[in-house]
Amino acid sequence: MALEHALLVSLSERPGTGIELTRRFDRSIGFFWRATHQQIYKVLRRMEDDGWLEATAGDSRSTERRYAVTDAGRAALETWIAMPTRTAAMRSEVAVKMRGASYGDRTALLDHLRHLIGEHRTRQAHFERLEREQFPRPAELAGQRLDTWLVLRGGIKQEQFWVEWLSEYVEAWVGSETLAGARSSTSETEGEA
Amino acid sequence: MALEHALLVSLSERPGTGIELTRRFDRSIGFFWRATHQQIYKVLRRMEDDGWLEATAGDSRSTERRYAVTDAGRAALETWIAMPTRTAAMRSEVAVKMRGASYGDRTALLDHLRHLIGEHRTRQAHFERLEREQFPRPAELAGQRLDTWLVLRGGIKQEQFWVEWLSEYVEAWVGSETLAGARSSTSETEGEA
DNA sequence: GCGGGTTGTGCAACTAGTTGCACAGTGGGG
DNA sequence: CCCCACTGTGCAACTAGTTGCACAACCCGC
Repeated sequence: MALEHALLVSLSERPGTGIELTRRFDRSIGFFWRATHQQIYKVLRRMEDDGWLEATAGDSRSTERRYAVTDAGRAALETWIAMPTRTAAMRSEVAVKMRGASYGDRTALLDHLRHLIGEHRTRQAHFERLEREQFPRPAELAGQRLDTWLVLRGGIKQEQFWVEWLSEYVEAWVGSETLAGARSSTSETEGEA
Repeated sequence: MALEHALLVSLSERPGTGIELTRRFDRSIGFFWRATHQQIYKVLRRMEDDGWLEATAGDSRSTERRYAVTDAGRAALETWIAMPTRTAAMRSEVAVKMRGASYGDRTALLDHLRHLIGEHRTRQAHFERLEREQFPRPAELAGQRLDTWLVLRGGIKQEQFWVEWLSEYVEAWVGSETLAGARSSTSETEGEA
């Protein structure tokens, strides 16, 4: 589980309250690790019990808690970063659907894929805007700032991957009005059988 | 959950036993949906109870069961394929580590990233070989064969994404002996502080 | 002061997946 | 025939994450 480590990274960058962390996970960190507030609060409590975090009173209300990383937490994060990482299993519903489109409504799927392409393009454009605004001079970056930029680059590349792949699929089935059109006609006949 | 749907797709392509499906999920389907045998057997049973699959005796032993999709299963798959798919949350431990490298052993992480790059390159080469062997003439593909090829294309692009991103990260920190070398020297100093 | 809406924190039921382990059927060798 | 190794099926404990809901503190308007 890396949520606790994602929290350690985020709190190492800047101490914060449960709700601030929730917002970070809805936004910037959420590109590479997403978490709900329920889970964040639960894991924060456990990390505090384990001695990785210390909590002080927050500012905005009596129940608010502000967390910071302890020396033990810092050590745990350091250890984890050096550990080998297993390659995560890929699981994509969209891919299952594309593979099984012959057994379903291909037209509906293609429409939906076009919609998803739009979403991925929007997200890519958003990341690219962030990149321009926050990292106008990447060649001058160093330290943790360089890391943050490079991870944002990953976000951009990931969205590009989705746009390319989904577009290739759609174009293969719809594509241009000439060659692909002939293919599309053939395949629809097969689908009916 | 899409395991049941991935199973419907796989069994629609070709009926099979639990162990055959397990092998398919270790190999070709595993690129876009991975599952353990324990999970597969559990879900197969449930799908049979729900009327989506029918089981007959297998060939290799008295306990072996061979599954095929029922009309109800076909209908369920068709419905699911036409449904909108929510964009899955991205969660990458490697990304968390890259973002938090300043708080850990960056040298160890960079070594590990180089290893991962090698793994992704190997997997990409494997997918590309499959592509050449099984789909020597992609322009002539149609129907379900075209889908299978296009999904394999996604596998190749996904590995390319990882190779590119991880390589960009490593090169930014190590890179060429000139410009990036100067940066690398600066950042190590920061890391010690 | 009161009521209503907002907000920070958190409980709990549930799901999907992981991991360790187990049983029994099968085949082959001694 | 017996024993051992392999193999197909499956149980169960556990984990991480999702979703619905809840409580209480806080603020603002009447």
